[in-house]
Amino acid sequence: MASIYDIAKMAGVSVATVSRVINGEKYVAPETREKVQKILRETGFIPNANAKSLTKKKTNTMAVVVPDLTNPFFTEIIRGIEQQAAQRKMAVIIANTDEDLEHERLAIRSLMGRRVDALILASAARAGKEIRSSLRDDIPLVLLDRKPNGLEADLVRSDDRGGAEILVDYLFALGHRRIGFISGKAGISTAKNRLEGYVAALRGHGLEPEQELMAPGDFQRTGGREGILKLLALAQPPTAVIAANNIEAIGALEALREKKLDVPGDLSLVCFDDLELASQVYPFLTVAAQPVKTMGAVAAQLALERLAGQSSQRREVVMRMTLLERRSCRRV
Amino acid sequence: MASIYDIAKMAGVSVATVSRVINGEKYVAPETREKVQKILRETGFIPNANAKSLTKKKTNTMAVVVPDLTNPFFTEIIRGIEQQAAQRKMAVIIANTDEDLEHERLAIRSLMGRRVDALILASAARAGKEIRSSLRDDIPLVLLDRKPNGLEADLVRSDDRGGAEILVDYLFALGHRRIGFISGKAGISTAKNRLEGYVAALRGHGLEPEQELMAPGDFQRTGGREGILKLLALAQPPTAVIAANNIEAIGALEALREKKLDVPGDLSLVCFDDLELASQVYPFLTVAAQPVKTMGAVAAQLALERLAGQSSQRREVVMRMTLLERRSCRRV
DNA sequence: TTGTAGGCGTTATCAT
DNA sequence: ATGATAACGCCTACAA
Repeated sequence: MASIYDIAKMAGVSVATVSRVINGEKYVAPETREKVQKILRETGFIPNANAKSLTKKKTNTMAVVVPDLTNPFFTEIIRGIEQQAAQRKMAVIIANTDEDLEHERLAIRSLMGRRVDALILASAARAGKEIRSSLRDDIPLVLLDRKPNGLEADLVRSDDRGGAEILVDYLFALGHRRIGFISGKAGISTAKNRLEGYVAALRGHGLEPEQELMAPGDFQRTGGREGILKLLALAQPPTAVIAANNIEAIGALEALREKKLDVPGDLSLVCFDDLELASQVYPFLTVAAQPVKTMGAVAAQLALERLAGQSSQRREVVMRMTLLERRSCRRV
Repeated sequence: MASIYDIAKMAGVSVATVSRVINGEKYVAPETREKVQKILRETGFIPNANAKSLTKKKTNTMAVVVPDLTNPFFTEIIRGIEQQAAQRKMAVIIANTDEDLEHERLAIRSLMGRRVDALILASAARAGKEIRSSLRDDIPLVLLDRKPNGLEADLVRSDDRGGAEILVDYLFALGHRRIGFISGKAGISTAKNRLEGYVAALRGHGLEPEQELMAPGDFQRTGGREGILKLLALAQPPTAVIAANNIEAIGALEALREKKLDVPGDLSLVCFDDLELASQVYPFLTVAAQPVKTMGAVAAQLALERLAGQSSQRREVVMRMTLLERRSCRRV
């Protein structure tokens, strides 16, 4: 509750001087500086950053909004962002939306109200218009992993189609011909691209994609569970399944275990995105992994560059996926 | 960059009226309200929350500081906090310190500067004095999981000694008599309590605790790796090992795998804290788990109650741990 | 019902 | 080198 006025009074100087001392500016006599710093220390004074941002018109803060904070894919990305930000002495503030559009709107509004300097967003929205009114267009926006339709901004993502191909190719090579796909959240770019990649890859191998082999999903556990059950219920179920992300794969595994079905014994299973910790405990799930930490770092850099006023046009950086072969598939 | 002044001008009213409309106050004529709201919508105006906090002297924000955002233990806790906060329309802002004291100081300072209304802290500090100067003592502080020495504040933690007993009892019942322990970060209360519980439990079974069976750790992967190696190098290595948290257990598993040692074949391994996702992929590690989501919710409630001015004295809520028996141990 | 003006805690511009 | 003082964007008496 103390302000620099209180400090000024105690030190017998003006607020301007206190401000100068706090910000380490020159043009303040050594003795004065000493005197003020002493009081600053004694009182444990912490300047009000909100007031400061009012006059400075910047907050030295960069915000990250992710749809699922329990997904290691996103937490690793965040670490990449934090490292970059720390180098520029910027604070990072993180918000979680639980893959819920309304949550996301609230979070973004809140952050915009706080006047963060930049926003890195992995959106739960399908279209830009769903969130545009919550956004301010005068600060750098970097889209992460997903591109809502019609929202033009810098974008850092992975080559989802390529990743799908990698997975299909792998399964095909193992002899699988009926390959199921549990899709991601409907309307999300990442989900669409992965599905398209899957379809294209099948065709590339002379296989005709079948509608019944593509189950809907939501990038969450429930989707994985329901998806796998749907596929299993088919008259002619697949011998291998691709889940559109790691969390869905976990949901699928749960359901399979409940049905006493073995992976890869009864069914081969792969997915997009690695599970950092889990794969250390038990290197089991074969996945198409993205360079997560790097993605975060790149996203942060794009944001910072725009902040610095460099760069003009929209940029899109696409990362390559890598197949991490483990033990969740078998040859048929 | 627009302010309520701009809106006021466009609407042909005063700033006071605009403010009233924005905050949904009564005493503004329906037509005026309409008129202003129209402009608000058209311009996509988002009020500056920092300016607002200046006069309101509150930010409707609650901060959470955790040492490891990649640890599901903390992310689950965060979800518990978020749910409570959302109910009271409070925003949650999350900061990660990577178990580093200096990071933590910076994070806390930054949050205090932002004048968050309350702070929930899982600290990397051993003693309160290491961070006290970064703290403001006029806002509610709730300690989570760990209690820095000499820092008096509300506390939500688990019964670490009890948890250690559960694990030792379990291993003892399986016939283990040489039980190793990889400790947590030195000086952290949680680490101390778990170690003490281990020692006490051993004694309870008539076993004399041996110094060489207790390896130092850091709650991180490295600690787990080095700890397990140290224990394995003993003239008479343990037949079972307890890791002070989940992440250390993962580090230990990595090292074991590199040495081609099998769990539980060559060694039994258990730890504190569950690995939510991993345990779904492969229910392998036997653990003493805490009711994470609840812990978060309780922490948030304590903070909110204090904010509401209720409650006076310091409170400490201790949660019970539960043994989740899986397949990482064998009978000897 | 609406408007005016002062204050919230900083920084920045001028003086001195 | 230091100090007054006017912003910054909002809220809140108080007046009208």
